[in-house]
This record gives sequence, C-alpha cells and structure tokens, in this order.
Amino acid sequence: MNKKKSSPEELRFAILATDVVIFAINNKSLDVLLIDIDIPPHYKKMMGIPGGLINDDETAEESVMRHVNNKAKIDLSYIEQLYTFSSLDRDLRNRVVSVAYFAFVKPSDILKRDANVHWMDVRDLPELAFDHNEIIKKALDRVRGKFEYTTFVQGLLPDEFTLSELQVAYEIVLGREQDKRNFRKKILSLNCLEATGSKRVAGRSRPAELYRFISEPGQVLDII
Amino acid sequence: MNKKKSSPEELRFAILATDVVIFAINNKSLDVLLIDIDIPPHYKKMMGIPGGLINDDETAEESVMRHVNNKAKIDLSYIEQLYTFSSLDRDLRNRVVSVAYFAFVKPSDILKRDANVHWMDVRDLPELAFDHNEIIKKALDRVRGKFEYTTFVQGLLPDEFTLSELQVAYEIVLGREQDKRNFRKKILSLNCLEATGSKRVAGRSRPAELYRFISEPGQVLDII
DNA sequence: ACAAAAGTGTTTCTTGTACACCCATGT
DNA sequence: ACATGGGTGTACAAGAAACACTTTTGT
Repeated sequence: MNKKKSSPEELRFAILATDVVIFAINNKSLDVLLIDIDIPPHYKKMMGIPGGLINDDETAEESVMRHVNNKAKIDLSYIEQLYTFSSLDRDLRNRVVSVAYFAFVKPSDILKRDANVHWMDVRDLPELAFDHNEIIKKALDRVRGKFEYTTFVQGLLPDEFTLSELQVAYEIVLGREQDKRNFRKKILSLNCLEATGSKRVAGRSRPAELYRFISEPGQVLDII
Repeated sequence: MNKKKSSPEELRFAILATDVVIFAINNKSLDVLLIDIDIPPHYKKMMGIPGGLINDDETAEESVMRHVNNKAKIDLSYIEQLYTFSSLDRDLRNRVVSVAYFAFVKPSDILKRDANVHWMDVRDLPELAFDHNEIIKKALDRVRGKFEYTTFVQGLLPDEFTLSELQVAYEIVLGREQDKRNFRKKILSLNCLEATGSKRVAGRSRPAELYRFISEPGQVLDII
C-alpha cells in the first residue's frame, strides 16, 4: 500500500504466521479443509489447516488469502479473524505466533482440485500438526456461538436455497434439531430473506420455494 | 517454558507487539487508561494505550502483563484477547503487527501512581497515537456486546457491592438506564450473586445489602 | 419531620414452544 | 394411488417490560 523501509534487525523477535480454518457443509456434516503436512521430525505424515508466514508487505488477512490460493485454490465466501495463538511451544521447531482465521465455502466451491486437500467431518478429526486441533475447536465454538445471532449460515449455503436446506444447515452446525414450523416462522419474521419466485424441483415431491438472503454475510440479528 | 533456539534470521518478517485497552469505572464514566507518548516526528506529545514488543520467550498475554507493569503498575482483574491489528501503516515508523487485549481494573486499584498515566472518559477521547482510537473502539464494541451475556461487570466492581452500584455499572457501560425492579429481579434470578449479610451505610439513607459474585469473571450467562 | 436511597409485586405484552395434518408433484 | 418432502396455525408457557409506593436510616 505505501512504501515502507524494512524492519530494523534488532527489533525482530518472533515469526508471524497465519492459519485458517475453512468450513463447508458437505453431505450431512460440517467439514474442515485439511492439507497434508510432512515436516520431519515432529510433523510426519500428518494433516493440518492451511497457513504460512506473513510477509512484510501484506496484512494478516491478505496473507491468509495468499496461502489459501497457494495450497487449496478455493473461493471463500466469508472470512473473519479468530484468535492469535502465541504459546511458546505451539510449533516445535521455532517460536511462531499465528493469527488464526476461519472462513466459509459455499457448496458449489467445494470441488477439491488438489490431491492433498481433504474435507473432514469436524466431529471426527485425527490428531493434527501443531496446535491445529485447538485452533479448530476454538473456531467451532465461535461459529456455533455466532450462528445463533448472525447470518453466518449464508456463507455455507448456495445463493438460492430452500427453507428446508436452511434448516438442515442450522441443524448440522448446531448439532440439534429444529421444529419446522417454528423455524420458518422465526426466520421469515426477521425479514432477512426474500423469495426468488422460482421453485426447486427435486425428485417426486412437491417443489420448494427458493429464497435468498437480502442481508450482509455475518450480519448481526437475533436468529435462533 | 522450554528451551528454544532463536528464530532463523531468514524467517523474520514483521515486528510483533501487544497493546492493551484498560477499562475502569471512575465516577460516573467508563474510563480508559492512557499514557503519554512522545515519539517524534509522527507521535509528538500525544497519548496512547500501553503496549510494547513481544519477546521471544513470552506469550502475547505475558507481554501485556510485563508492559502494564512497566508503564502503569496496576492490577488487572480480568484480561481477554481482543484482535490482532496488522494494517501496513498502523505504525508510521515500521511495520508492526499488534495483538491487542482489553482488561478491567477494580475501583480500589485505580490510584494513579505515575504522573504520565491518565484515565479518560471513553466518550470524550482525543486523537491518539498509532491506531489506538480504532483499537479502543473495537474494545468498547466487544465489551458492550459481552456485557449483556457475561459477568464482565465483575471486573469493574469491588468484591462487595450493592445492587444499586451494580445497576449503575451496567448503565455506565451500556449507556442506557435500567428499570430498578426488573434489573434486580433478573440479576437475582441468575443465582450468580450471594448476599454477604452485611450492609453498606452511606449518608442519611437506608443502608444497602452487600452482594458478591459467586461466578467466575467473564462467565457466560444471559444477563440482560 | 423530612430528605435520600433501598427495597418490593402485579399486570400486560411479547416471544418461545409444542404439536399434526393437508398439499403438490413424480412415479 | 402412493410415496416424498413442502407447507401451514393454534394453544399454552415463559420471559420481558411497564409501572408507584413503602421502608430505613441520618440530619
């Protein structure tokens, strides 16, 4: 953005990195994107979330976008800063402080082009490299918390969706069932949706009205 | 914590610092702690929040505690990570990424021993050094938001307090009046307080029952 | 006796919750 | 005609909000 002289040598103390927890709804599960990690001797044949160092000329968020593009080539529909992890031993090789983000991907963008990209159900994760299990746990807590009072779900759904799909998304993320009539009453009363007018035909059942959000992704409004 | 070799030179990219927004309730206002800053040419005779660089052998939170002790010698009753600021131009001298925290101080600990420490009403702040106005704004948003569903107020009150003092603390932070009867009904129904049995005598009015919190500071429970 | 702040209940309204049947379509 | 998922309304319970007077103490 603006020219900047390189940081003076004597002021440099810790390596700065970013990591990102990328969520998507796949079938009936909430998945995170993991990549293969193989850094002997500590992190051999493991998986972890994407991330990498922050350059001198980019913000933390720009760094995340760069690393995502390098490692997974995937479109993020929403991104938010999560927490900065600074334990001394979170990377067993060096002192690395990491600014962690979480992000959402819409179903149409899930296609995994890279062989070393894996979508894994958050309820059934293996032991991951570094402190990535801890980061994902914190991301999940935050997402579940904010799901109830924001339009986060928007980042996980296609632009147009049925009310049933919307309800299922909530059930998957929150891990509990919703009453169909109460759910529809509540969500429609918020005036954050508009009917598209068209319907989705699926199998041999009644076609469902399609809706889209008219609010911003992540907007705050008492949803559930 | 554990021995660690110094970071390899070629991996160092940005300077890492911490800043902390320290809140206290003073008279009838919510104040932040500011210190004098005089770093020509960009930040001459200004004020700002305390902060400083992160060492290789300390976590971000440890760094905050160290800088608070150096610059203000004050006891924090609660501390929480706020956000990491990484704009390229947030420090006009160098590229500095800062992990910001906010903290609370109890009234008994407000005494300002240092001459260059100032408590200023959050509603009436001057232009501060660096991006400190932005950091304080974000801290205020977070504090006000979480005030309604946590026991944050605990960090701003003495250990024992009257229900009126508690109510006033809410009114100061949230900036709106509360109904006395509804407030008491609500807060007592949460079972997060216990009566101490003693009373506070103040002037020529009826003495007030003293209460204390029986929950953890920052505990989540739907308060207001 | 009066000034000052503490303390206390009831009514109304809004919101959440529980719950079961008919509808439109494809096969 | 039937199987499949879509769509709808009502009654009850719980929680939020509005509101005014009595009590205890010091002067």
